[in-house]
Amino acid sequence: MEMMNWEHKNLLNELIHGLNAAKQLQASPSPPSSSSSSCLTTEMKETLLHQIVSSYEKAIMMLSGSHNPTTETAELAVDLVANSGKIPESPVSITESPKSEEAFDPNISSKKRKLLPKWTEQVRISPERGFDGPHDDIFSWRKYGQKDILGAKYPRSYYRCTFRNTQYCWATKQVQRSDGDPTIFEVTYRGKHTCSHGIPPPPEKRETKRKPTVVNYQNDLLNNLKTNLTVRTDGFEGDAFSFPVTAPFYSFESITGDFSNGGTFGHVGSSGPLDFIGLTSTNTSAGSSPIFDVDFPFDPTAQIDTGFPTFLHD
DNA sequence: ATGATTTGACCTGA
DNA sequence: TCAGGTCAAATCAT
Repeated sequence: MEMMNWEHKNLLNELIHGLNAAKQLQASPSPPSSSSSSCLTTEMKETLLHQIVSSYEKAIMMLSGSHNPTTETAELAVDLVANSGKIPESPVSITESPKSEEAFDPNISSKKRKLLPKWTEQVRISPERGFDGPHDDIFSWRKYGQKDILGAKYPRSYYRCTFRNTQYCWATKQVQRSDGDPTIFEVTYRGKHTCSHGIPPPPEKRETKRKPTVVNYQNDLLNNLKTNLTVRTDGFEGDAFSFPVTAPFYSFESITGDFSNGGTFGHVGSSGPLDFIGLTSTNTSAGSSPIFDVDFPFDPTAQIDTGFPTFLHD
C-alpha cells in the first residue's frame, strides 16, 4: 500500500472508529421494553455514544489542531443518554467543576482549584523504546515538582499547563509510574484547559491560519504515536468508558494498520460490556487493510470550523 | 538570554 | 504531625 502519512492514518482510524460505533448503535433496535436480550443495554449504548463522540472529537482535533472540546461534548453525550431515559452513573471520573469563568480567574484559590474536574488515565509505554514516561498529549506542560510518595516505588511528577501565567489555564496533571507494571503510568489530570494551547487569541474571531506551534504539537503527537503507546482505559470504576480531555491515544498496531490480530484500538479492556472497538469488527480481513484505501473528501490540512465551543474568546 | 527542569523548602488539609 | 501538593531559587538546556 502506498505510504499514507501518520496524520491521515490517525484521522481515518478515528473516523472509522466512530463509524463502527455508530453502526452498532444504528443496528440496535430501540427496545419497546427492556426485555429483548439482543438489544444493547443502555450502558452499552452509552458507551457507544461516548465512543462516537470521542472519535469524532479526536479527528476534529487532529484536523483543527486547536482547542479541546472534549469535556463539553462528553457532558453532552451523557446528557443525551440521560435524556433518553436513564441517568447514567458517571461514566467519566470527573467531579463537578466550577463554571468556566472561574477558570480564567488569575486569583483562583487553592480551594477552588481542588474542585476542578479530575480524572485518571493509565498509559502504557513501550519499554524497548527506552521511553521514560508518557509524553503523549497535545498540551504543553511544565513540570513544577516531583515528590516521593509513601509506599510508592517511583516518585510522582507534577505538571501544570505552560500557559498558566499567560492565559490563566489551571490544568494540571500528575504522573505516577505504576509499582506493579513499570511500563504503565497513571496520569491524573485536573482541570480543563482554558488556554488556546499556545495560540495567541486572534485579533479577529475565527478565520485564523494555523500557527506553526500547532503544527509542532501535531508533529509531536504523531511522533509520540510512533514511539509510544497503548492506553488502557480499563482501570476505571465499573465498566465506564473514559473520556480523556486530552489528546487521542492509540495502540501502535492500530496506527500501522495491522488489525489482523484483533486490532486493539483505544479501549482494550475486556471487562467492559463491549469489546467492539477493534477495527476488525467490520470490513477488515487478515493481511489486508482496505480501510486505508479511502479517499479524503477534503483537505486534511485545512482549518475547519468545528462548531464546538472554542477557546477563542474575546 | 530565555525557558524548562530540578529539588529542597514551605504550605495545607486530614 | 505528616503526607501530598506547590513554590521558587538554582541549575540546565537550547
